[in-house]
Amino acid sequence: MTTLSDVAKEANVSKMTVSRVINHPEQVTPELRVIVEKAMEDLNYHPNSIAQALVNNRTNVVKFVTLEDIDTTEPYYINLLFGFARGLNTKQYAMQLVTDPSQIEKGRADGYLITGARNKDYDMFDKLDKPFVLFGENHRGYDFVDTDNQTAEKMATQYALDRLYKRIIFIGIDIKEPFEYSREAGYINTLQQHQLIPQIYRVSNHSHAAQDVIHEHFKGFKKDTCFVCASDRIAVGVVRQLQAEGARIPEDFGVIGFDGVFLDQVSNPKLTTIKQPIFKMGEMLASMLLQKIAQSGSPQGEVMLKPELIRRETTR
Amino acid sequence: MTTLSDVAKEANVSKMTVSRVINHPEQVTPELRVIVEKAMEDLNYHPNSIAQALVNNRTNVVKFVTLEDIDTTEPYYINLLFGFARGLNTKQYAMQLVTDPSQIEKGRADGYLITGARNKDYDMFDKLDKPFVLFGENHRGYDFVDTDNQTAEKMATQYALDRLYKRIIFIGIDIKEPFEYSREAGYINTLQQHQLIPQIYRVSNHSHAAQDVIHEHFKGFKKDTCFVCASDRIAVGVVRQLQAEGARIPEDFGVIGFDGVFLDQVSNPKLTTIKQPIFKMGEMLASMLLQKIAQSGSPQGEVMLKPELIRRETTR
DNA sequence: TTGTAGGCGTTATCAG
DNA sequence: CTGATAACGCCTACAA
Repeated sequence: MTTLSDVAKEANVSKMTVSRVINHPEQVTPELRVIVEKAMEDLNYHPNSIAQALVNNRTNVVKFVTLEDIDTTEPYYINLLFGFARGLNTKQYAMQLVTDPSQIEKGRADGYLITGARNKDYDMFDKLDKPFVLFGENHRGYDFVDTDNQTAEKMATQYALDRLYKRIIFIGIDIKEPFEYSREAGYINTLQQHQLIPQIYRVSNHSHAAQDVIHEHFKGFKKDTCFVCASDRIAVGVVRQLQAEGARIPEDFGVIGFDGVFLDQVSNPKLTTIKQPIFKMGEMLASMLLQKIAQSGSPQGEVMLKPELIRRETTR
Repeated sequence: MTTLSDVAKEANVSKMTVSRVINHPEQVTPELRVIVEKAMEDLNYHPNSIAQALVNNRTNVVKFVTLEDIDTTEPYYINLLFGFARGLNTKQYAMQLVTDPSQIEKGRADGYLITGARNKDYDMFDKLDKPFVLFGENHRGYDFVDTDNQTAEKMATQYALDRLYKRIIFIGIDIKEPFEYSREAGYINTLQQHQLIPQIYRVSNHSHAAQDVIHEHFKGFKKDTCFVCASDRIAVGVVRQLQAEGARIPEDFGVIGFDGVFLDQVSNPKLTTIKQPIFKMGEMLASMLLQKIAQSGSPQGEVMLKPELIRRETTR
């Protein structure tokens, strides 16, 4: 591996000049800069991030903390992870995956990405001594990235109306968290604009729970109803039970999911769904976190990315 | 952060003695060792892995390389990743995720875990200058961890016979890779033991491809047939088309999947499947790779983990 | 068995 | 604007 010294020799300057060309190029005369850059090029020099980390008291490692149980969660974490990784790679950062909250501050890291945070988890955050960002909206002032949940369900609801479904029913997740409130708000607002009355069922985020609800209330559902669901899991359950009841999809009943990762592709018929730009969210989170680290913890704000409605086979 | 020096002062010894207590405890007298250990304890000392990395010319980072397209792959990678991460955490290692093969040697790492390798990829491996291990069986002498694919399909086939299905048909993946050959071999061997004639269809690893094959040949399938499938995706397609043809599962037709991650849980009826210990494989891969790094590249051999047959609703 | 000196590759600081 | 020096925290080699 070529080092700073090698480049310095090659360019006939001191190590410091080379270092400056890398970190503070404006402090070096253009002529010298060109020479040094050529030397770096010729020797294929890349700074040793470990040595940099040592002097800067950095680790070049961040932790990816998952507070949710990954087994029961949608497989979209893989996309978030790879997006996050892509973002980290630009700065030669690496990550450690942590599922046990007590392990967060164990070992060394420059910062944390925290996913799956619920209300009960927030107390812990203020005690963290390193910068962190959240995946998932919150209203406590913590930096985060999320889908624009409200707009997403507005899109879904409006689309259902455009397709001339007369009644729109929301099947939500029975959890008191901001993302769920936002999704419901998007649905409610859109209905109100059209002077329609919201009708909401809330179930645990499993397909069979959704099946149960459809089974129980099926007689009350009239034709031309569209179910706007807060997750693909729920949507899959709704579709399945509607089929079991002999209902025709999408002619008489529509179903719209939420997530757009994997499940929508293997279901039959294929789900119309709200697709979140998860990979991109991962990338955003990485750049946000790295920036926050570089700026010694300064706030990065909130980022809400626009989702996309994927039209497939469960809406007419 | 407390350093080696702090501990040394506290214990009234030199830094080296402390260092030795950590790395070569046998070279230190028991009495001193106790004193130093107490000092480390009192000061809550943890070695700075970055400084260690610098002197040892290590990075404490390994790369997780995915040569497969993660979008089209089973969501089991998430479990592999978390298992791998668990294994790395024991040694304070971090990882970088890489999907672009040309990026493998970019930046720094002490070694690589390579997944999704196909025949065409092997040429590249010999050029790698860092230790690596593979996820997925191969017969070229590279260290790997995988499910025992052959035993797995033996179990599946034998189980189908035990459940008194008279004909067992294998629906494989149309790919010329060791894992597929091993799965087929497990099936074929078991049939031959019972003097039955193997019948194999091969399709691309998508549910609709499996659907097509079932649709096309359905008339040729008699009652009491069990389909042993090389993946859950295929199994899901088989189930779906059998249902579409009006066949009764599991009474007249059985279906057994392979993978046991996620898909089997959301399908309806729930899949009987071969569950791979993926998390554990991830952990194994990590310890194997770390050991290989520690032993400067010495071979670690092949590890085939026993899978488990999960009996659910698609077999009688 | 224990300690001293030096160096890993980089950067901040201060002098020129 | 550029360079010499020291320091980050640890470990190897050698000396006592």
